[in-house]
Amino acid sequence: MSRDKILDAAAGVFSTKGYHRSSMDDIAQMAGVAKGTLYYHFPGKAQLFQALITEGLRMITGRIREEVDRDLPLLEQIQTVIRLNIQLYMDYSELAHIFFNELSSGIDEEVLLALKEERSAYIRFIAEILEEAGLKKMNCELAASGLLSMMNGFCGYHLSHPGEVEQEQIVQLLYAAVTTGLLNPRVEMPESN
Amino acid sequence: MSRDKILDAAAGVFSTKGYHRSSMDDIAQMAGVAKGTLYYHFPGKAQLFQALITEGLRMITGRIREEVDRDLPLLEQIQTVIRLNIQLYMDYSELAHIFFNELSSGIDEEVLLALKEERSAYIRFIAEILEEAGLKKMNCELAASGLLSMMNGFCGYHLSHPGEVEQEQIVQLLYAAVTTGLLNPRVEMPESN
Amino acid sequence: MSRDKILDAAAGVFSTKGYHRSSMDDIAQMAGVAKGTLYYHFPGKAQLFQALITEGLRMITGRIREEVDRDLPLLEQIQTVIRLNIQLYMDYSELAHIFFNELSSGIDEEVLLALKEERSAYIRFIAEILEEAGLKKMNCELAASGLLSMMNGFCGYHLSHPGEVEQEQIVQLLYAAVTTGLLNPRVEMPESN
Amino acid sequence: MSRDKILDAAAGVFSTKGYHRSSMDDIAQMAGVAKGTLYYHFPGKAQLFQALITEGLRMITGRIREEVDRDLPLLEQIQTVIRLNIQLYMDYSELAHIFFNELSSGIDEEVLLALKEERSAYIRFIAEILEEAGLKKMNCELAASGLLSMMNGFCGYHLSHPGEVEQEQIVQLLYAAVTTGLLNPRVEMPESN
DNA sequence: AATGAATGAGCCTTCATTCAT
DNA sequence: CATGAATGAAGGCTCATTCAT
Repeated sequence: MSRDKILDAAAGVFSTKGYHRSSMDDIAQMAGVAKGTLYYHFPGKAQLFQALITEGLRMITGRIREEVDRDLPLLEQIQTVIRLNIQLYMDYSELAHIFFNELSSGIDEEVLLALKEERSAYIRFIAEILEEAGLKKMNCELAASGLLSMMNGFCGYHLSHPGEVEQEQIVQLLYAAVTTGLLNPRVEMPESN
Repeated sequence: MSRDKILDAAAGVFSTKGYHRSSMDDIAQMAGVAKGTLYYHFPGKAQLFQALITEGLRMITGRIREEVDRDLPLLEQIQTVIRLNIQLYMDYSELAHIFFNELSSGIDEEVLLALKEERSAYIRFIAEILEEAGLKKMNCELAASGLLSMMNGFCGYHLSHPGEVEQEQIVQLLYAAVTTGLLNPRVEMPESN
Repeated sequence: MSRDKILDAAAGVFSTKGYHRSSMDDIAQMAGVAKGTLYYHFPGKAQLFQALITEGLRMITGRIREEVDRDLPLLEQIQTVIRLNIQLYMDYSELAHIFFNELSSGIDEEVLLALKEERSAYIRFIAEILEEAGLKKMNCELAASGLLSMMNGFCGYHLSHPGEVEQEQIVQLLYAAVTTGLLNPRVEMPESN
Repeated sequence: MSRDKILDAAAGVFSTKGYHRSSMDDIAQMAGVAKGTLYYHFPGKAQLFQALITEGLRMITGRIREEVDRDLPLLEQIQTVIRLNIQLYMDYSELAHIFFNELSSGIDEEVLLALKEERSAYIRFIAEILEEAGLKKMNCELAASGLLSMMNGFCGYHLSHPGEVEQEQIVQLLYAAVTTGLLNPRVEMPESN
């Protein structure tokens, strides 16, 4: 009960202020619990953040897996993964931003490593899908890493230039980066669902 | 005199510890000056960081501009830009990491905006080159943004998986993302210099 | 049932960590009961500690009384008391250390007074034995207080310099302090049992 | 300037409340400086305490050494050391109490070790004087350790039973413990200065 | 131009204790 | 009898910044 309230509050606060600007006071207040309660449920700030990411990621990978398991044609599958990733990024944009960009400075070293491993696992997860989809001959993890970063860049641009591009454009451009090159995005896309 | 010592020290400290973990004490000590001296030359930590980035960026854009102005064929120009960017990223990897990823959390709001604008300017700078190179019909800034992010991702992967991929592979893969799609990196590349 | 488990656990935890470093969580966990249970049996941390000391002391004074009641010659009686005290100190050294040294800092004032009274009672108990043994003309409580402190010092030294002195040496030195002076420990001792 | 104000304040606060009950806030307020100032001059609470003890001890050993160097007859020298020790204990009784009794629980491990070493050094210092005074055949450190502990006990008793014994009595009793045994304190003392 | 002592708001964390069940 | 989730006061510490010199 409290635990969930705290995680919800933490999501909001971390999203709004970023990891460092967020204080345990903020989160406790937002959650409507005493500060001590945070420490009853989580060993510390870093671990609270970690729990948030881990549990969020579990949900996200679950949803992506679902789509992928529907056994679509390869290219379509890739496109689906891209579209879903972008959708989820937009839904949790601030948290996603932290997850992709801010895993570095002042976070507890141990937790930081775990979180980076989590990110690596996510990259491998995407890499596997790419692999199944036909990128046999290359370093799929490297490709996935680049792909997710590019998504991160696109979405960041999208968010900081509101109204300039549509989400669907981003999907297509990302798809183009995989299939035809950014220079040649004119190919017909597989039907979007 | 002092100012340069400080900037050098700041580069080292920020590179090693990231923005937040770096303290003004650290920098002053590393520079061999008193802490007050930092505030004589810079209004605050954020502005010191900003100066570091700004002056570094001026140097970097200068070097890229030089290459570009040699009037190479378009595709070759793109490849040159990519190769140069990656080279510079690797040379100043920690600072580059901060510049691309960490511009968010606890930095002074005003400076943060300026820094983001600086990043935007850099993106526009790359976008212009892409534009000259033939991407007439699309949102070149968006593309440049994605391209730089992907570079950031590749380089990050490269740095955290030492020995697994070579720098040149990254150049080619990035080039492929622009020209043929990550799925089809087998095309002959223009001669590398 | 629970109460005993708690006291046992408390003895272990307090012994190992000292009063302040020991937390109620530690004790509850070690005892295998919930934290609330501690407060069911004892009003608070201080009182739990007090119970531990009080009950331990009852046992100890009992054992000493037994020996003393065997009606030995006076000097022999003193020696017996010394030997027994040292033996008990060594058996419960950490608790003894707390009892003799640490009764001060952050313990609940009321309990602290009770505990100090308990210590005074113990000193009086020893003083009485000294008195029966012949120290008619002097302040026996003062002497007992010094004697126990010296024992505390010897035992502390013994424990922190393992292998350097034997327990029996301590007994003899303490006996000398009472009978002949530390400078002249060469007198024949009464037979040890 | 500030440093001295802090040390003075710390002496007062630690003396009154003991190590654990004393907070850095207390000390800062008492010293009339901001809390941060404490941390400018000392790395932390433990080290502030350590500085206090160390510098106090230096003064004390200096004063004792002075007396001892006056080359008195052996027994008189011992008595002088005893009298001086007791005088100093009384002058700084709370600090002395902490130094002799409370070096254990929640103090920073590293500092604790240093402080214990400091105490050991003081014991050795006293031991050397005993040695020069004729205790050739025995473990002088052990004896010194016991002697100081007994002094601690006497003084503690003296302080908690005001008016019951005079300071000079304590000196004589302690002297007796060294020379004739507690049981026989009736010997004529060397002239007190 | 440079210094460095002093500041103080802000932060994370600990832990004895309470209380509804 | 026993539980364990929740509390909140208290404490140690960090660090960017200021200012008199």
